[in-house]
Amino acid sequence: MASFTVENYLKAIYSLSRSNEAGVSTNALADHLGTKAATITDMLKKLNANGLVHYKKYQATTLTDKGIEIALNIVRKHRLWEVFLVEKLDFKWDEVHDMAEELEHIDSNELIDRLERFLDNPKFDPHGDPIPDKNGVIERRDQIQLTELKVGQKGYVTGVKDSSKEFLQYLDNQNIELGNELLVKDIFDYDKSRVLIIEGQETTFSQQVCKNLYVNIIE
Amino acid sequence: MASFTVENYLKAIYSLSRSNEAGVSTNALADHLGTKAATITDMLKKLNANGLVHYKKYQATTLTDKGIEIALNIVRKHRLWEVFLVEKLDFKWDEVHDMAEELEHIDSNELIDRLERFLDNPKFDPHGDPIPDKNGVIERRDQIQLTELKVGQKGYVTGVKDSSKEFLQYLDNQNIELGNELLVKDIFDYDKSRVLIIEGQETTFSQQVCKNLYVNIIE
DNA sequence: ATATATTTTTAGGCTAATCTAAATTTATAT
DNA sequence: ATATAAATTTAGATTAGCCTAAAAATATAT
Repeated sequence: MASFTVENYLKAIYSLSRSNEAGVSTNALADHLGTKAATITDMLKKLNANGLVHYKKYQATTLTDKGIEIALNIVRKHRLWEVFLVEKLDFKWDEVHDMAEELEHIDSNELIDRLERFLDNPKFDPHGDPIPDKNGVIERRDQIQLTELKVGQKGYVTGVKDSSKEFLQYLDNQNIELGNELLVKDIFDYDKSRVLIIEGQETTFSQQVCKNLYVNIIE
Repeated sequence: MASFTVENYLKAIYSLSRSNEAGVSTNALADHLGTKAATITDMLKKLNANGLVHYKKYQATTLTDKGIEIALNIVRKHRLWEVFLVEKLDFKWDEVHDMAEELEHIDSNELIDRLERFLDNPKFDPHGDPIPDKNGVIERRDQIQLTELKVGQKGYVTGVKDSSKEFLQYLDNQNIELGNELLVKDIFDYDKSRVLIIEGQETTFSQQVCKNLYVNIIE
């Protein structure tokens, strides 16, 4: 069984690989995990020896199939526990990350499968991220960043790209939540900020905020 | 914050202290924790230095108030998670121990308080063990071992002294569960085994089994 | 009361995961 | 094309938690 630490490395590599097809750099991992590059190098050698990553000196690292499998199972557990915390224990979406970081390492697939059933087989976590099924299959969703909507187009909010406490609390303050319907009323050339009608309310969001909101277009 | 390991040591000392007022021996701890005596000695010195135990060379060890507080919180978490696993995820009472051993170390009192509320403030876990409240207060219960009932006396099952998988499964096979009413019909002098009427059924239990069942007398 | 057995501690080592500092390799800018 | 900067790796150390083997203290039996 992979240690707590190994699981975190695999999850980090998986997560960083989303935005970087070619693989993950040592420094990026060090940043993400809050450790030093030298530590990462050591661990990558070990993970490589154990068949969990493809690692070659000075080159970007990728997960092996076995590595992906473990990473996806951690992601699955993380997201299901987040649903539990929000749906059953009434935590807010900005409060659950740290607890889920711990809960995701509880070692029982039977437990997580039962939790899934108890939660009525949710497909997405409280931030709109998809929950891999027990075989690691993730439901594809054709969501786009809000910045891709043109003036006059409508959509509804499906998720957040940035799940930081700060961003989530900002959204709370603006009364934005998943499922909200919106219309792009105007885009300012100057700073690319948007005037939006969200659930009937007119609001202005910076480009940065719009980049971090995922939406589905309503035709 | 106490490490995973430290929490387990404190819990072990707490648990062994139940049956041994004077304190806990190094060897008893080593046995209980599956480590070697030398390891225990090292750790006891460290716990002593941190004000969590009273330790003097070659003498029985006891918890300090701070040690007790941490131990009780772990016990509280363990038992609440067990209730969750049985009540909400439909695990059986013999299946939940190992998972609860992991879950008890999740570091959030807010989480555990909410879990408690979600579970409707249970006072006992699936094995009949009392759940400490958030201040570490345990509800007293005047349960006795079944061996203390005399012929003709009635009681109902309130808990088990031995929570091993083996014993719990034995009870399952005999259709015994918490709350069952019973009457002591006869006690054999020879081996101290008992003939009982449990929920209308006549059964014979060895002395060992009876010692490991807690009951409340029905007057 | 003393020899023997048991328990506990000490001494010295190991491993996983981390670090710093220095060396090496790769990338970048003129 | 080469100097400089940035990224990565190596070397050597540290810490927590564990080990074995030997020494020391305590308990037990006659």
